[in-house]
Amino acid sequence: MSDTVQGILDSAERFLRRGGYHAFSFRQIAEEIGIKSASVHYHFPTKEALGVAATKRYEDRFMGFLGDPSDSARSPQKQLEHFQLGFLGAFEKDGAICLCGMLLSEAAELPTSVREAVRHFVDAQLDWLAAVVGRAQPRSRAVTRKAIARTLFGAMQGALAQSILEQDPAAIAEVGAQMKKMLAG
Amino acid sequence: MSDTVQGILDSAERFLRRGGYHAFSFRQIAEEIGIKSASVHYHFPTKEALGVAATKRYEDRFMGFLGDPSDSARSPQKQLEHFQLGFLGAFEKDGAICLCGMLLSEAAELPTSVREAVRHFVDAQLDWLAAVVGRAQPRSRAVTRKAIARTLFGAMQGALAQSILEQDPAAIAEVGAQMKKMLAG
DNA sequence: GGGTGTCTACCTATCGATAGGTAGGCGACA
DNA sequence: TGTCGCCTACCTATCGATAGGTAGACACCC
Repeated sequence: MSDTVQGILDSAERFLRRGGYHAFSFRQIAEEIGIKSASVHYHFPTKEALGVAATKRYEDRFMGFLGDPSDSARSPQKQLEHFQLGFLGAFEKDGAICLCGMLLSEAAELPTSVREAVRHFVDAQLDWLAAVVGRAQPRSRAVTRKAIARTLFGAMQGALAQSILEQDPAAIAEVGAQMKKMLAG
Repeated sequence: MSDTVQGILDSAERFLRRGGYHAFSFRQIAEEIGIKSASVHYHFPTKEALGVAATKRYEDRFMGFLGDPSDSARSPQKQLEHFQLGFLGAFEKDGAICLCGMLLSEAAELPTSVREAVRHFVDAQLDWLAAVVGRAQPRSRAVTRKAIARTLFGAMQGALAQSILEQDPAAIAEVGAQMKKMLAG
């Protein structure tokens, strides 16, 4: 992948995470990386294609960061701390919410292929969380694990959004502590 | 408040809740209610003003629906069920997420006055939830109540968004059950 | 009661800016 | 000699916003 393509995706990701799908344009991206908007179209024919590519790359990176939920070298509690750390990093490093949370909100007005990419991302995150819950509560039923995973997912996405709004990472830590209690059951 | 103004606010609210602030336009609203976009500007001089008005009206209605969190006629558990019912109604009646959750995601790219309205709405919801938590866990500290309130808030906003994405209200009920456990402490 | 002025709630027409997208050319490199 | 990567130049559609005008209701004074 060329530097230009990487730059386009980096820029698109920033805009997507700040204002969502309807708040970014080819011209803004082009300006930011010093090329013309027609050249962005050369690499990504449509906005929809760029949206899908940015979402997939973000998912790959984020799920790669999370790692294997069944890794026996890390306790479920450590896994959840690691999850929380990812969101803390989003606040401190990028000052923006998670791309998954942003596009999930907008899902109803997203082009079909982008919405499908978001659905895939949400499912991946829920599966990861459910696996961690399964390790912490081995006697729980699958439906309960999924319910807890949904709760943890929303709680942390919401905490990041609150932190951004308040310009203060406190919400992430506070909610993180509550999530730990949930994991314990 | 005239029928036209109500119609504009109704329409704006629908668009805001489906696609966010950057996905609605004066022309779309005007078309929907059968007037011209210039006439929408007559009632709301700027998009920012319309955004603030729609947010405030939604907050008034939603907080009015929630009612007094300290009402001794309803147990904290009932209060939380009522909270959940509001989100279930959003799914079933409107098929859209909560305006508060949508604009919270977009907060970084919102005009200042709209962002302030969103902040006010989030605070009101957190205060309401913290009051309910305080009744269920009277020995808890204020900071813990707020932490639980933040978690409940994000969990339910996230559950509604997941329900919309999956076109299935199951997530709301599942997360609602987990929230009840949290309230019990 | 008739005329005058003012207000409301809309209209048509237009502004400059920006959106996503396309056609075709130009230079570098294989 | 192609192909790749980017350019200029342009398209149509739409954005938020404004100017200027109009029909009708209402209040006031002579």
